[in-house]
Amino acid sequence: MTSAESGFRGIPGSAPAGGRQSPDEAGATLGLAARLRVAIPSVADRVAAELRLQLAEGLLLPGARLTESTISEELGVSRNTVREAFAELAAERLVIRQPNRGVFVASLGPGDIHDVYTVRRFIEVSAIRGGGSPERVAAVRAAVEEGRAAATADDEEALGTANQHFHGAIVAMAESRRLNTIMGQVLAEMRLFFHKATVDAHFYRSYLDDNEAICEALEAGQLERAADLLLAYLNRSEQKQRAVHGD
Amino acid sequence: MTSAESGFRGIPGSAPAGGRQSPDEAGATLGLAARLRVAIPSVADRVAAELRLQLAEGLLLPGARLTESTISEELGVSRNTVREAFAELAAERLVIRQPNRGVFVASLGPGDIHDVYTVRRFIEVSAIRGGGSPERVAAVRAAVEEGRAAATADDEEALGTANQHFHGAIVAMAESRRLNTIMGQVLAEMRLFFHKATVDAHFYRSYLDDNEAICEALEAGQLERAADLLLAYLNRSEQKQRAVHGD
DNA sequence: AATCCTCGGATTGTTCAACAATTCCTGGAT
DNA sequence: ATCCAGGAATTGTTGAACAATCCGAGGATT
Repeated sequence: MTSAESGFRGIPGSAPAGGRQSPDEAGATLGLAARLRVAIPSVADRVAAELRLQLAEGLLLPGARLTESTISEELGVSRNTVREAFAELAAERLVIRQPNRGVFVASLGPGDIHDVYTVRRFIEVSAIRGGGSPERVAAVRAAVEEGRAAATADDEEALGTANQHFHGAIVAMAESRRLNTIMGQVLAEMRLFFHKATVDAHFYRSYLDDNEAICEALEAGQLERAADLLLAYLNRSEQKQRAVHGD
Repeated sequence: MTSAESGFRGIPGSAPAGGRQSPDEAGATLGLAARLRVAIPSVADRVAAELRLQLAEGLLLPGARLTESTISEELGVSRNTVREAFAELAAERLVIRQPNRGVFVASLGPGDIHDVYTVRRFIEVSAIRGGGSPERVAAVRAAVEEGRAAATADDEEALGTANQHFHGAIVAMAESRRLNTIMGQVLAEMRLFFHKATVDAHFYRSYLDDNEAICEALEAGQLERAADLLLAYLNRSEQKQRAVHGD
């Protein structure tokens, strides 16, 4: 039980996961063909994916310590490999490395909350102002409906992810790989930290109408109005979060 | 000469460098004091810093291959450590990791150019619209003057960095740690790839007046006008870059 | 009693050496 | 010219070792 067999509970072979998904597109200058392979993720990547998962599930709470040797044994991989995974997660701000002390699940201070929302305001509002193709707008609509369904099903967890999908879909309208990954990281950071806020049953639920209104404005081509609504939404959301947490 | 002594040419002890500079602010939940240490960067961090430097200087051209063993020997560090440094750089997109093939200096395809400028449009324009404290505005002005000085001194290299400082200062107005690092990464990415464009002596020079105009509008409190100017600037800049490079 | 010091134990940082897996190149054989 | 070995080179991963650092527990000092 100490070694390999038990490792990697959830990971189903596939999982190109979150991290780096494009070992491509630069091959023009050198290599030539073949880059169309399935790209099997390295062990370090899979470890990172597993930890990301546990982080998202709330199994690892902010401030918790991640010991190299423990994870190394639990997942049946080398300590060195765990170390590489940590580097990945640290780059995504999901984890913080304190030299000679260890890595800890990231936790946001009051300043960070404002910071995160600043990033969201900049990116999301700009994105919605630029509008998007019909398919992208449809994706936003789909996220709204997804939230509705989760609400009637009383599934708070699904409600949270639907909300994330909504905001992800808004940014996706910009058709920018970089913006998408940035937004993805910010959302992951938030989900990680605001997990305990999910306890409040009506927390996300109150956002359903906002999302609906924003989506309608978007579909009607009233981009400025949609932008205003979104901005107000983000400001209100920030206030709520700051009320719930420290500050 | 094969081992340690020759390693780390430029690095002067200090160098908190670019990577992670905040092993802090999360300690609230657990530890307590002491976090005010100088935070000596790990070897991996210093290796990453050194490579970042070589990248910025244009010593390593896009598409070039970075062999683990070579760098390991050149800098007198373990292969494993080099590996960790690579992870850092890969997270910053300065380098691309191709599984089982190696890491290569990143190079931007035509799509990436548009992508990078999209990010810049989103962030920089939003930032300028929000304005900033007098000190921040003064920093923007300082960057403009820095560019002027570099122009009269005929120092193309300094002209480029001054331009980066200008745009960095604009984003800095938002007072957001995350936006600053994002912008820093994007600028690093650009500098890396557009290095050869520096050859064109009048490339950056033509931007001096633009920067001046933007700065004036900013100082006059005409934020919308400043935003419009900046947007036009970015669009023009993108066109130029796409003209110079592939597409 | 409170503070300071020292000493272990535990964990991280880093190196080294090995081996499997993969890619790339070269040299025939067809 | 194409295709198919086979071998060199490089990456991916492991395991073990050691120095450096941090942390907590006693003990000594005032």
